[in-house]
Amino acid sequence: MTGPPTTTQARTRAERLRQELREEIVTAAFEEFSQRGYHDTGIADIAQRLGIGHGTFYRHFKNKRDILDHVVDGLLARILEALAAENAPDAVDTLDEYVEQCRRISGALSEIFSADPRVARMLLLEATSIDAELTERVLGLFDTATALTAAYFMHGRELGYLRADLDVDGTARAVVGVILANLLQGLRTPADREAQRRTADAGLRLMFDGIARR
Amino acid sequence: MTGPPTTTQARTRAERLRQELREEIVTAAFEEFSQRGYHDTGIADIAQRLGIGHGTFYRHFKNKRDILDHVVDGLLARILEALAAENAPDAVDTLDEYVEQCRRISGALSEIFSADPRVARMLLLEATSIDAELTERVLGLFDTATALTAAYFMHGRELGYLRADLDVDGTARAVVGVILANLLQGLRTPADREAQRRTADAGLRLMFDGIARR
Amino acid sequence: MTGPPTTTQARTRAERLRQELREEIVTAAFEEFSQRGYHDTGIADIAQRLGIGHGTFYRHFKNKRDILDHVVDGLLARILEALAAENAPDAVDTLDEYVEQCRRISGALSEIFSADPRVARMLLLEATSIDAELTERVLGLFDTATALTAAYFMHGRELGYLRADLDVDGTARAVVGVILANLLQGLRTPADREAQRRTADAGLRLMFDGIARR
Amino acid sequence: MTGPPTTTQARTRAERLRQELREEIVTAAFEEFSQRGYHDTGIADIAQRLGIGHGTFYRHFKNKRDILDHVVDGLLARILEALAAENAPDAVDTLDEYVEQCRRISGALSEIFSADPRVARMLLLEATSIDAELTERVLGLFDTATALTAAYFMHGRELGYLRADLDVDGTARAVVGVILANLLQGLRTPADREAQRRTADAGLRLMFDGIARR
DNA sequence: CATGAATGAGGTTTCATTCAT
DNA sequence: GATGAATGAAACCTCATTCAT
Repeated sequence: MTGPPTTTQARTRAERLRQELREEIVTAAFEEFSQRGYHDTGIADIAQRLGIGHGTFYRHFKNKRDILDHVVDGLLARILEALAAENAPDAVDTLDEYVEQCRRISGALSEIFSADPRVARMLLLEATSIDAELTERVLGLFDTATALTAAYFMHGRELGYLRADLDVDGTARAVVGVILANLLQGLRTPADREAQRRTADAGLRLMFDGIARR
Repeated sequence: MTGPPTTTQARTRAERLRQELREEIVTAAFEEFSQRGYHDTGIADIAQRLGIGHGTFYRHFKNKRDILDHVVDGLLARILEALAAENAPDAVDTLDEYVEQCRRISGALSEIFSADPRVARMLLLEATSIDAELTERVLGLFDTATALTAAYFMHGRELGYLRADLDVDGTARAVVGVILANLLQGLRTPADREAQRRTADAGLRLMFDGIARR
Repeated sequence: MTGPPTTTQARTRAERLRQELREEIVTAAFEEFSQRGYHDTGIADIAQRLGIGHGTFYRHFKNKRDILDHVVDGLLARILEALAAENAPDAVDTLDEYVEQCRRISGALSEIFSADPRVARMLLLEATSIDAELTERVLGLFDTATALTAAYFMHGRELGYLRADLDVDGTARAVVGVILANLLQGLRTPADREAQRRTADAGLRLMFDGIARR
Repeated sequence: MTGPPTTTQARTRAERLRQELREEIVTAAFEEFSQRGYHDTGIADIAQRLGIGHGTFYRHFKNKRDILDHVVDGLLARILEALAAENAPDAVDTLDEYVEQCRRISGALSEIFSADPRVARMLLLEATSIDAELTERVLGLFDTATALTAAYFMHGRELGYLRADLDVDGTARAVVGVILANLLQGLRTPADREAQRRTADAGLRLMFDGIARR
């Protein structure tokens, strides 16, 4: 027994190795794309980074565009997972719980974006300039985040701990903008984790207190 | 009355035609770049759109990268102008005046971004994927906006109409995120001006009221 | 009266100015061609050197190739003149006179080639790589020199002051090679006039004494 | 018996094919360059001559200039080999031996230049008009020849079979000029081997007898 | 007549993709 | 299945030449 079977269990050893190589290629492509940019990266660069022939690449991915999809898919999946994890909108019933929830989500996103600035670079800068389809997919992430946020707001408004006149959709979009600000901050000063934390905190206080003196 | 002479007045007729063509090329390049993307646009595409020979392009711009700089410069200039116009931080002395100020800036930005969704597309999606220098220039715009916002916050905190414990820098960054949300909204649903207005309004209310019930 | 009329007398003032400009263009082209090379020189470079529009060039010369012909013609004419000047083969009747004649010709050529290393550069290096016709014309100069030399040899052999078994044609070609040696020397060390003089002297002694001890 | 392995023996079959193609490209480039001229030859011409795609060219040579270097290098190597082979200056101790030596070198050069007039055309006409570096390399060949000749003269002067007052360097340069004359002769009348032989012989007699009657 | 803006043929080079080994 | 040699479309850019002003 070598442990429990993973969901993407590969039966044969060959199958397993193949799967591993695929993932290594995706990783290598991510590294090259996020560093040199999609257009300045050649298939040969990716292959060379792995020490494989560049023809081998085409045994695993249809073409250059294909690998990009896989890179982006992986990143999107990680983010969606962080957004969704144990974060059902109706699991929160008070303002304090919601604040706590926001902190948790904020922390999870920080975990991803601050830990590796290349993620934001890849998604925001590179992936949005290839073609409409991919741009759509990345921007769709913001829609998803907006929808999730809106669901929380709706829930909170119904339970009464959020403003009754809250424009659920519009505010959700604005709040997602604050998340974006954090990503940009990570792009600009990758090393300054403190600035990123302060921006996140300021965003939370903005949400719950506004800026005006009371 | 033909109006006051423009600042870039050209004396001779040839000079004027030359200047006009330069500007037409910049416009055509903007249109192509924002639509097909920088990498998928050839110099020939730009020239064809104007009905000029592609060699003519090179009489006016050094190379493909050069025209991109001019396109971006023009857009950045328009935005900076909108941000800076009659908007000195210390011209505002009460919360109401500041809210009004914010509305005005928000409106001016809407004027630019909502009127032409290609501006945001060009700056956010295309210009950020060419090289580090240009990315820097575009992202620098956010720094400028952040600095301006921070100046307002500082002023408001001193005059007492903003929270005394306001994290000026962090909050400024978060608020610029709200502007970003508006840009994104314009990218996603260019035709839906109402959605854009609601996002902008929600952003303002977020700033001044937060979301929690009082 | 402003002096005696030149052979290429121009009647009108306009005609004269035109002629002067033509010559200036030829000179400028020579300077550019011999320095940057024919292919690396643009019509615009030549025009710029004179401070005229490059369209003007085409009012005076058919095309780029045309001006090259004129440059080369001018140089060839100067050289042929030096070779031919008061140097009729039958004006020499003794070995001493012939030696003297050779010295004079050698000196005249030095005057041209050593005074301006660009002449040799232009003729030997540039003009021989454009097309067959021009190469032919430059190499034809050597035929002319050979023919002239052969005439001297023939005359000397008949009058008895040269070897009776002299291979007139072959030797003439070899002797022209000695002249070539001088040109090369000028190309290699343009500043070292002394080396050029020694090469020339050595060539003469080679002709009249050979190298073997007597 | 398939003969001894060449020095550039390639182990694997792929290695060998690659090497062969490289050499074929060099040969094809030589043919095109010497015939149409460097500037009038496109990479496509070279590729077409071999029936390969023009992209293939760039798998083997960095750029157009690179292949020219290789072409010239090959020619220079052949000539230097001919000059140096079994031709040590101090292996000659009498005038007769030296004459014999000169005949041998002259013959070896004829072998190269008369056998293929394109060699002289390539080196003298084409290669000298590309840039300073390459011109330098070709003209350097004459320096080498001059130095070798000078070494012979020095040796002969010391041993007494050459004139005691011989200007070793100047004369060496003049003699190399005679070789040049032979090359030119080959360029002018490639088919007339007899004329080339006569020029060479005349050159030798010039060296050892001069032209004057004794 | 001088000018220089416009032109486009032509050339070099890159690189994603294919396919024989 | 891996490899990398071969391919050629496609892009950028230059510059000799024309011609309207």
